[in-house]
Amino acid sequence: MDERYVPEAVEAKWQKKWDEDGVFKVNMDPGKEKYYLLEMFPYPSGNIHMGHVRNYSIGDVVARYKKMRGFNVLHPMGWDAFGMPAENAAIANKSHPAKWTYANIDTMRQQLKRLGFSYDWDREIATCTPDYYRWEQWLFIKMFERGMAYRKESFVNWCEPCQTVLANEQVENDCCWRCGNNVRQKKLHQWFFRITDYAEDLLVHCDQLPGWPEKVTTMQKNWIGKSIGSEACFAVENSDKIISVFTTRPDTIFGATFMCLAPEHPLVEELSKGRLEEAAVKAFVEKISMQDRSSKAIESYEKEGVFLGVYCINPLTSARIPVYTANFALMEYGTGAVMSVPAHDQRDFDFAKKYDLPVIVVVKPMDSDLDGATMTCAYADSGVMVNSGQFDGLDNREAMLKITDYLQSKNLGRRTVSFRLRDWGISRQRYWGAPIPMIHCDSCGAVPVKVEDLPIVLPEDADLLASGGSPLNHLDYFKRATCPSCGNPDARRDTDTMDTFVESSWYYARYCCPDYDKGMLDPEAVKYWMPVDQYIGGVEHAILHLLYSRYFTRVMKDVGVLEIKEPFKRLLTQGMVNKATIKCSEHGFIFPTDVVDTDQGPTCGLCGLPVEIGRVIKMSKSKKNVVDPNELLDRYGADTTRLFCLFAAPPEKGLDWSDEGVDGSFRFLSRVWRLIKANESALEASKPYDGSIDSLEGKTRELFAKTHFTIKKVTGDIEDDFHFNTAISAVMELVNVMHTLSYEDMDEVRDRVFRLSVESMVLLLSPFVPHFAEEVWAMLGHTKSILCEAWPVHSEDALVQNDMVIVIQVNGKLRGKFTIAADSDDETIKQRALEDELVKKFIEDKPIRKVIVVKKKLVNIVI
RNA sequence: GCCGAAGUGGUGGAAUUGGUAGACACGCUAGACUUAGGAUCUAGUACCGUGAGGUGUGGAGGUUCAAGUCCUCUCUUCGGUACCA
Repeated sequence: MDERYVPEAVEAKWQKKWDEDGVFKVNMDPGKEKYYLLEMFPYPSGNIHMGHVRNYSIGDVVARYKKMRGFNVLHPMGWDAFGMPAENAAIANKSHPAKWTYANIDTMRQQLKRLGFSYDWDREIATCTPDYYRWEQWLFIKMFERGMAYRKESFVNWCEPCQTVLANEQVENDCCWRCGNNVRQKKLHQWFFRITDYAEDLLVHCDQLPGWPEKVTTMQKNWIGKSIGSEACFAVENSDKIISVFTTRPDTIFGATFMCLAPEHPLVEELSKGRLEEAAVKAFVEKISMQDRSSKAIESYEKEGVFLGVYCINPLTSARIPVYTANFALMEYGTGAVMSVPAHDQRDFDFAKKYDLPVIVVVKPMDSDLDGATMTCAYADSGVMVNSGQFDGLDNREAMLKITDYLQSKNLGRRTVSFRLRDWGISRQRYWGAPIPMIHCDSCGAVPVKVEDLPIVLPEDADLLASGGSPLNHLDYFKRATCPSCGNPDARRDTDTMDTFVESSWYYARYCCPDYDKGMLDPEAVKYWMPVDQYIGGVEHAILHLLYSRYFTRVMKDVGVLEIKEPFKRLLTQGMVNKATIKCSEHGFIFPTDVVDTDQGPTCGLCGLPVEIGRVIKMSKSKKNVVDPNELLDRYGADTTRLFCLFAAPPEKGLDWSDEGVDGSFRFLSRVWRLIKANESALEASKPYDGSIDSLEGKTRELFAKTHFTIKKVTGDIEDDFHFNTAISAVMELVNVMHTLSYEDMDEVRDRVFRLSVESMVLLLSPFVPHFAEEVWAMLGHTKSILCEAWPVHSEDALVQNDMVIVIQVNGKLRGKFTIAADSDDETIKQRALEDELVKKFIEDKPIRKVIVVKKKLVNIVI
């Protein structure tokens, strides 16, 4: 056998063996405790990138570790296969999205297999197969029947020249990314899921997910955004119309000096009609409809609006206040109307200054006065009520309740709750998605397809470039349908497809029973396997995907196919893998390796132009900065690649990718390899030491203690917070100790302790570098796969220390240290510290004010 | 804008959660050795200073015997922002 470590042969050999022995296949086993480990499935974009390698390496460590701990581990993999990039690629390559997608899946599956992950490939799912999405269509019908899915009008980004709907990502500075023309908002009938019905439940349970990172539940809570407040009615002057507003500050209604309606608010057109202002209002609404409608864009525009020409009446002061339409009022939040109180809201204040509207103070600080005319910013804190009639003098928080009660008694308002969360719009005017199983009939309205007619299979021959919205809309044979309710032969099939987030909202449950054909989920299988014990994926999914999945689990429970309502018991959010790039005016983002240092500073290696300092950006296909792991795999093999990914940083941290240091991981494995090769005969001849630490001394004792310490450290790092980087460095330290020992003459006891250390070390390493570990395990004479071995257990006795090192500080600064028996009392330690020569030098003749002794750590002398 | 994070040597990171800042690696420097390899081994490596010593965890304050860790303010970067997945 080769004396050097050559990964290629080793890895191929073990992958083949695992495959032949079917070691990763799992079945329900009621006698065994289950562990469901899931990593977020990838979108088949073409190639695995380092983000995937990192994510799946993390998961594989946990899966293999849990298996060694005796759990029945479910560890599946699949493909989030519907989506926009497939359509874009198909258009660019004049190909078909399915062809592109399946080819990518094949490539990526090969790459994952090459990395040696412990997946049960028999459970592989691709969401674009009718066997998968038929159950999604089935669920849609159940949801429709229960009123959980409904249709309403809402807006999409529309590019007139391209005659197509654009995703937010495809809109750049209000313009189409292809043709550059201005995008406008177009109103369409679309399907929505009533996620807001579950807002309260989703919110409450955020506090009952102890296995989730707090930052994620915090983000979800803020996203759901529950506000307790009041609804108040403002009558429109000379009209029977009422403008209803939601406010969290009913205490400030006396200070409301104008009203703002969202540009889409139905009253905007109605109230301005036939007035002098009509044209200006129309122009404003038109202008807004040409802007990006994403909330990030809306919030970044400068606040502006126009007067509608009408006034409404403040229900408390009876004052006439002007009605505006403004770009910061959102139709989706509250009632789409904002009562503006410039004295106590900064946004309203800015708007009032811009349009010269009055500022009336109604809440003032305890100890000072405010003047609306001279204020420079809004006062949003609590205080005492003023200018508020009978409520003057009250604490404003008390006034909130009293004013709401007063409005309610006059029938002008009520207490209410508002959520920031909006219903989930799932209609997409795209081809590559699951068809919505609905039929539109002139006499019956929207009617679901009969369940026995499912799946509604996505036709293969749609024209992706056909103008006018959904590609399926142009397929006459697909579109034509008979009404399932009345038999009308002229009904029309819904030609939109579902948001791809729908597929990823329930795939985790389907892995329990991927081939089940009697229903969406096999009740027995989901009862055994669900919930997912550990879910692992990128932080970028902290809100949407994870919230939708929590929602869908509740829906599946209410529909009766699941018994639980939280899908993921523990969650690990992995930091993103980014790539530092450098911007060249000619070549866009380039890699640092393409930069050449010259006397004039850094220049682009491709064109010689000077380049901007590097910036870290998210890896994405569109930015062409994806790091391809193939090169690493060719050069170092799977184990080194995996080891380095895990060693480079703790999983939750973002990682700015750099290959620097991969050599170190390879060298470490080679070092372990050599260690075993160099001591082959000693290892062969001995059994692992099974005695206690008491009969050991010197270096042997040290190694024994270090081994047990390492077992404890690695186990803790995996169990507690997945800090694999420190787990690996602990094993490296152990190997360093073994190396110094292995150069010495060995006796029988040493050989046995050495063998114990080597075996423990290989077992600890096996989840990280499984091929390497299998090979070494076999070299040590074992015939069973290392996966079937038990995880090592440390002994506390081995960790007891006789001595301890105490640090001496003078005024908090390190001045010396000494070693003393571990059972010394505080007084002994203190005296020993004060006698220290170095310390005496620092104390000189200054009086000692205080001496602090910290158990087993340090003495601080304050002078 | 809003919500959530993160800032520690030349680099990735560590620090028993308020108690020795820089573990483990990468890189670099010097040396040794050899069957010249993807070598390996030994020593050194935060900064300033010849030295005693001093300074150091994005920045500015504060609490404490003691702060990378706690508090206040601030800067920068990253993620999400509902049709990218």
